[in-house]
Amino acid sequence: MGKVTLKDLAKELGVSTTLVSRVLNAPRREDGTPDCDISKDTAMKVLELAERLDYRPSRIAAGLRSGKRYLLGVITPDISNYAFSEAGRYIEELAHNDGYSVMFGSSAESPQRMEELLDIFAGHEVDGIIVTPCAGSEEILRKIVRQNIPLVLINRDVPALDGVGRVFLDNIGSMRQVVEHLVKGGYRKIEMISENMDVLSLRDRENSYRETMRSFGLEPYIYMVDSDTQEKQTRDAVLEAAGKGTEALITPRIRLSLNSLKAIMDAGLSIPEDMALFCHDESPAWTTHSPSISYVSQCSDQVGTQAYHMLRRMMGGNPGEQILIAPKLFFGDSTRRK
Amino acid sequence: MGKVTLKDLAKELGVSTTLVSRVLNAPRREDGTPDCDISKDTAMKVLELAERLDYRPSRIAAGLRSGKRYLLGVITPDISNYAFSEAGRYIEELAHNDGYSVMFGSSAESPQRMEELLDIFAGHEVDGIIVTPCAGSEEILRKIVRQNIPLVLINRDVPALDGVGRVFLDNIGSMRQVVEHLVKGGYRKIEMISENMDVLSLRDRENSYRETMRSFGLEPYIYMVDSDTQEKQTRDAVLEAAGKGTEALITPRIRLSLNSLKAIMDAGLSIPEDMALFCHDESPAWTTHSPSISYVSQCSDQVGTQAYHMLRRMMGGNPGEQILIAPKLFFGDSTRRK
DNA sequence: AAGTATTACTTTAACGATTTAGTTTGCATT
DNA sequence: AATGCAAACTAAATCGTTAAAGTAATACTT
Repeated sequence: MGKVTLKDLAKELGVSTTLVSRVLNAPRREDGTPDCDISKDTAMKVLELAERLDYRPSRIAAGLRSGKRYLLGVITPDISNYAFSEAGRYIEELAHNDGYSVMFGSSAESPQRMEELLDIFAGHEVDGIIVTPCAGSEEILRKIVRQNIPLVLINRDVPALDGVGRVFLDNIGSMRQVVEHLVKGGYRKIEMISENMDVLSLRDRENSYRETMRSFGLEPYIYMVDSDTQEKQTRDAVLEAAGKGTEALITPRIRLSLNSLKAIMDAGLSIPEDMALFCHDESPAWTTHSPSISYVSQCSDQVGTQAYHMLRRMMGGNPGEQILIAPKLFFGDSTRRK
Repeated sequence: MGKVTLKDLAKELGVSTTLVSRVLNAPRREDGTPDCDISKDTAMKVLELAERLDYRPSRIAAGLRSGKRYLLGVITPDISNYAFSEAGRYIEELAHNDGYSVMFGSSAESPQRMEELLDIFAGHEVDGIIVTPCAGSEEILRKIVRQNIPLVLINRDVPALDGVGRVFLDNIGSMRQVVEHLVKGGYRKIEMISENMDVLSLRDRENSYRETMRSFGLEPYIYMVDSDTQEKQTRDAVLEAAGKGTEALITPRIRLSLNSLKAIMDAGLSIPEDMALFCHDESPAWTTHSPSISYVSQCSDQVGTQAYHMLRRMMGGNPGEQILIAPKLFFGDSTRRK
């Protein structure tokens, strides 16, 4: 029993495939009958047969002919990262409600893999793509733009790229608020553990930390750890900071945050007495932890929602814009006033 | 500047589209030249032009003609749930390496939404589907099986469904081990907070808890909470349990686990002295928590990997089988020996 | 030298829908 | 009775590719 096609329906009813297609694609009137150039009688017969035979139009064939794909692509470094999967969830939900399907891919921070994914998505002729770029992906993304595929960047910027939409968290604002909160809370020796990763949002957070510290007349200090040996280096950095009498630690990325917290706990340091901790990025661990951990939410729901709407606007011919999402800070007990 | 097609290449070179298609689809020899029925000279010219014009075959057209889609569908209740997104990540990675793309969809526990997603995926003529079924989706899934689309269920079973593959955690074994661990640790008054949700894996965990308790001559007790008012009811259950002198609490699902932990902390109870806690399902919160939380890992990596391989076998014509993943338990300080 | 293989192509027909441009029929109009 | 027009349909082209079958030219056999 092969797939049921339009032709099968048409033959069975003794009508043309055109008629069947017309009926099935017609908008429905209030009474449920299709609003088209076909008699109600015939139209209802078509609908009934289609239902009875479980007919499903081939989107592939329909898409080829009509040029309409109803397909979007989403690429993130790692879908299992909460911030990305949450944004993905919102995108998928909105897309579904508009009749679009979503293909997902993980770049695993590899530009080569990203290129493969983009090639495949473009090959599927997706109507638009939402990407969290990884380091080294500029040229690859430019190719997508050249092919006039609407493209929205989320979470991370690639500044030299024209003709794309952008939705980011205001990383400069968020880090400024973090430092301000700590300083107001009486902390002075505030340090950061960051990661050697070629990603602009991280640089923004570092620079904002540095500038805000200096604006208070305080000296910034950043430990840099390598992505591949992060866990051990983070541990070392925490111990070094503790030895130096650092009062508060800021971690600008989820993995750094989780690893730092673990290192602090393992070292037997108490939070916030021995060391205060302000984390960037969301985790279910923060609020259940005791003491609760102060953190900056990435507002992935808003990022996803705004990115989707911007993509749809771009698919409608509008130019890409940039949207900055206002950060939401959660002040927990890990940065209680000194 | 429209899309570049095979015809464009063919016209430019003065050859037939067939020739171009042959060259581009031919497997490459060691020296990089295409291994086909075409002279090296012509073949290289084709490759160069394709490269120069950024030619990308339309997968839609190719798929329509060849019947090969290289497309899989994955449906889970919620991609932003860690267990699902991690399984998704493994599936996507393996699929990508085999040249398949993955469409994701969230059912949000709604059978209607699931039906829409399955209709769309089937309309895209995906080569296979991996699903975490939601309550009430039996008939919908049966339709997919009837259409001979290879289908693998993960995480949750729908027992009356024939001809599908299955990959689940051994929920009966995991809960038995949890109870055994608690009993060996000296706990006697062990209770469970579970959820009124029509899902078999949850029933399995409950029954296994009950049976294992009875096998030790202990009386099981389960608080049932409703999915929509879970947070408040969980809080009430925790307080009631504390009032009754319950020594240990088991939570068989991630949201129940997180909410229970929060309720316990908020109530100012100390773990495990006032109440021990053993959680089912993984969370980054567990290991960073102090004390660390005992939990059952869902082994999403294995679920994803095995499901993918089973789907591929089924796509190759093999019948579906059932695989039970051996649970991995992490014994933390939240269930320290009494 | 005739027949057979081999190489390097081309032609044509799909795949399953949509779309454009008709065609046929019946009915009202003048 | 001829004309116009709306209603209800159909034929054929097309989207971009692949697959099956065929052809022409050259090279190899015996």
